[in-house]
Amino acid sequence: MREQSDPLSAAFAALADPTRRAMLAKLCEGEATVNEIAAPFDLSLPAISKHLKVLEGAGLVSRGRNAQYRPCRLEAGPLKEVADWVERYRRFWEGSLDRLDDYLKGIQQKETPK
Amino acid sequence: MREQSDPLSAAFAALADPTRRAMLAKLCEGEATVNEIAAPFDLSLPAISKHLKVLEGAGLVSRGRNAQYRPCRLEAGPLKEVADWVERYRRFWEGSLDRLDDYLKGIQQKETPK
DNA sequence: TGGTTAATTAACTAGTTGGTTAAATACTGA
DNA sequence: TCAGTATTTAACCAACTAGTTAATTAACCA
Repeated sequence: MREQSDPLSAAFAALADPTRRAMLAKLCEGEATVNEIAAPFDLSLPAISKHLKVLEGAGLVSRGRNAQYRPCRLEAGPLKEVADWVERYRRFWEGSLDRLDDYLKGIQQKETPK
Repeated sequence: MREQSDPLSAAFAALADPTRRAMLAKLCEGEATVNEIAAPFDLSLPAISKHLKVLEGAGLVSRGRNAQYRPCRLEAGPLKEVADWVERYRRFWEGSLDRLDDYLKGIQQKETPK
């Protein structure tokens, strides 16, 4: 049996699908019903429903109840966890930029000696 | 056949596993061989090898060749893409802008029923 | 050369994912 | 109460994932 996944893993897994990322982007505009969310996609409604369930399971979406509608809203908490996690690696992608900067500075100094 | 995944999806998918995230954390210290990477885990070497292949496929790890060793190195490029993607959502976990948006949208729905 | 170490590939398995269609549920509104 | 709309559940399927053990490849060293 598989180990149940921690919140951060669930968030990353939920974000690993472009359909789900597009759904989150749509929810940036505000609450939306399942049909509104489904509209841009060439997918059956049950497929959309499953994607929403994944997002909900990762805590990225919450849902209300309004008549027969189940309005979805963005919940950004897990995104903060993702941002915090990835932030610890910033120096590794900025480091190379720094080295590039140094390199360019060196070139510049050589080419425009004072 | 399934559509081949875009780079951002590949990065998120690779990060959606705590074993692989721990491997990246280890590689922060510098290059490491497969055996060194495998040491902390209660997993067979082929399992580790597969995880590394996933990380490599996502561009998060690159590998060299040194005698019979295949040293692995952290490549943070895709992490920058992840950081850039998630950054667009910062306002949703930092401020109350999202709640204001929803409030306004709710008002609007009530005032303009279908 | 042959033995040892490092790592990957092969073959297999169980469980998960992402999609489908058809049926069911839940609520609205006449 | 009944038709319509919104959404989920059920049942199914193919592909993928994450693990295993056993075999293989590649390089070192004595």
